[in-house]
Parts: sequence; C-alpha cells; structure tokens
Amino acid sequence: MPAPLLTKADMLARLMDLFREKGFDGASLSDISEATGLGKSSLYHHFPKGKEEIALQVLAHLEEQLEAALFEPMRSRGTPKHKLDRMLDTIDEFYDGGKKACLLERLCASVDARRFRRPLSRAFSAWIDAVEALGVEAGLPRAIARRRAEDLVVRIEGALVVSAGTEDANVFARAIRDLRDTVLAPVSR
Amino acid sequence: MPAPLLTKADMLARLMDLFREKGFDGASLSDISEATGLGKSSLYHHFPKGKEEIALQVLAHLEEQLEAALFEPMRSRGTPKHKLDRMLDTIDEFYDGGKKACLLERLCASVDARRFRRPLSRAFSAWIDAVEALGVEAGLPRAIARRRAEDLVVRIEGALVVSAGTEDANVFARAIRDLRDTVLAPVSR
DNA sequence: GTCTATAATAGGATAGAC
DNA sequence: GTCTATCCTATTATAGAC
Repeated sequence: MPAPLLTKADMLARLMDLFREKGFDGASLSDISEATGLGKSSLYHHFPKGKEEIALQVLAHLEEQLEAALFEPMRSRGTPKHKLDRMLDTIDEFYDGGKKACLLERLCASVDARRFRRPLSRAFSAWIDAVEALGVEAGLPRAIARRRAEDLVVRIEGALVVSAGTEDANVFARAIRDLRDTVLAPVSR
Repeated sequence: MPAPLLTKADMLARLMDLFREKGFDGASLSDISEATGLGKSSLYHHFPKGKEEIALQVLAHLEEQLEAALFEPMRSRGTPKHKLDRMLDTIDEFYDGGKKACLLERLCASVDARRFRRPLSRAFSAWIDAVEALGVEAGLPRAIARRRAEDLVVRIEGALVVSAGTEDANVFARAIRDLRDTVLAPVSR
C-alpha cells in the first residue's frame, strides 16, 4: 500500500503555518487545498466538518507539540535557569525570532473564536502553569512565580504583535533577552 | 437641510467597534452596512474604494483620537507619574478593562496587513515615543525610557491577547497595575 | 482516498433611479 | 446621499465517479 503524500502530522504542520500566516478568517479552503496538495473534496474526507474542524485539529496538534517540546522538558532534570533558557530558545525558534505569528493569537482574533475557546484557554493556562512550576522550583513564592509566568506569556504575545506592527523583530528579541534575566530572578528588591 | 443620521465621526466610531470585534477579514460589508445603518451602495459614496478604504479611514480616525486623548495630554503640565496614571486610566477605559480588542492588533492580523503597515507602524511608534518622552521627563536615561516605553506597549497588547484567550480580564488589570509602578521607577538596581 | 463537477451561498462592488 | 437591483467572483460544502 502506497504511503500517503503527507502524513497527518505533516499536513497539520503545513496547516498550522497557513493559519499562523493568514489567520482563520483569512485562510480559505482554496488556500488550505493548496497548502496540503489535496483537492477540496479530499479535505472533507480528512475533516468531515470542514474548516472549523481543521482549525480544531491543528490546535490539538499544537497542544501536543507544546507538551512535548516545551512543557515536558521543564519537568526533566536540569537547573530551572537552564530549563528556562531552553524554553526561550524553543520559543525564539518557533516564532522565527518574532517574524512568525502565534496560532493561539490568530485564533483568538477570529470571528468564530468562541468555538476555539476551550482549547485556547487550556493552551494558555498550560503554558503559564509550566513557567510557574519552574519559578516554584527555583525557590520563588508561588504567587510571585505565577505572576511572572503570566507576564512571560503576556510579553511574548505582546512582543509578537508589536514586532509585526512595527516590522521590527528587535522588539521580540529584546523581550526574549529580558525574560531570561527576570523570570527567575530572586525577589530581593 | 436635514442632518445626516450619523456624523462621519460617529460612523467611524461604530466602524472601529466593529473592526475591533470582528477584525478586518471577519467584518463583511453586510456587517458594515448594519453597523452604520447605510445600504451597501451608500457606503461607496462615503468610501469609494470600498472596504479597505473604510479600514484606512478608521485607522486614521484612531490616530487622531490617540493624539488628542493619549499623547497630547502627556505634553501638558503635571508630574510624569500623574500623566502616566492618566494614560493608563484612558487605556483601561478604552479597552474596557481588557474585554475589548485593539484595532491595531486586529489590523496587524488581517490578510491584507501590508496595506495598513504604514499607519500601523506610525501608531505604534507614536505611542512608544509618547511614553518614552514621559520617562525622559521623569529623569530616566533615554535608552532606559525607550525600552520601558516599548515594554509598556508590548505588555498592553500581550495582556489583551492573553485576557481574550483565557477569558480572564484580570490578566489585563494586573498588567495595568504593574505598569503604574514600574514604567517610571528609578533605575536603582 | 482522491478526483471532477456542481451546488448554494455570501462576498465585494457597480449602475442607475430617486 | 440613499435606495433597489444586479453583477461577478470566491466561498464553503456536497455528490458521485474512479
């Protein structure tokens, strides 16, 4: 039996790129067809409920990726600071230094955002939780670790918006750099 | 001569609300027609080049509003800290405590974002410049004032995204509160 | 599991009456 | 300056052959 041209994972990866670039409202079925190399009808074989189901599966795929590439490593061995740096490296690469958008943000900004709210909320919370755990592991009081974790996600998302809006990826680079030093810093002051 | 049902400013205000809620790609001409009470054809009387021109005029309208309500007051009398607090009050109200989206972000996220890049970049830069000037006035070194100003905008935008994504407006409220204390703080450490 | 063909609808935009 | 009517295209989605 011949292998399909694209594995499901490859398909979802391409679709994630597409949605990150064009957003949910901006990506048409024709775009999706082109990105996957599948005719429109074939898409309905893989995603019977259409475009919305595609986005939901892409989102679920992202959640798995986040768990494997971002959250799980935070629970492995290594100093908190080392693990934070690894997370920020991964993030920096994932967003291509601030040039690529965040799928979560793009789906938040779609007209049908309500359909995505559960997974979106879950993904943001999981991200914040992972960073919070890192802070606690580093000896920070939980309340402070929590606020700093939330702040990390806020600054990443905001830096992506401002980088895109000003066409200046340095904004993102500076945010990443600053976070390396501040997220786990002792609470001295 | 009978007054028009809506002044141009009122029309643009309603359209801004619409674009903030649905985004550029998500707001259809039917939506626009409904929001303004004008038939589609009438829209082309006011905006001959169509939907794109509508968004551009809304964006220009926002730039005027920002200048009048946010930037100009920063150049008036008052302590820097007092003026920062006024800016954050205005921002808090404008975004309805984190429940309403940012037009700049919504237009950044549209498929045709390139058409809006000049005004978008200009608006973000003007905002950052205004906060930077405040920092300088408060005695901060320019480089530090600049980075903190950029960080303010980054955190506002990021907090809006995360508030929307987690359906938790407290994220935005915390960001505003934190900014009141940090943007103009002395550089002691 | 992919295709061609096609439906049904909504999209942006225009013509021309009033 | 607004309306009704219409155009053309793109959109999502389905039917059915292979």
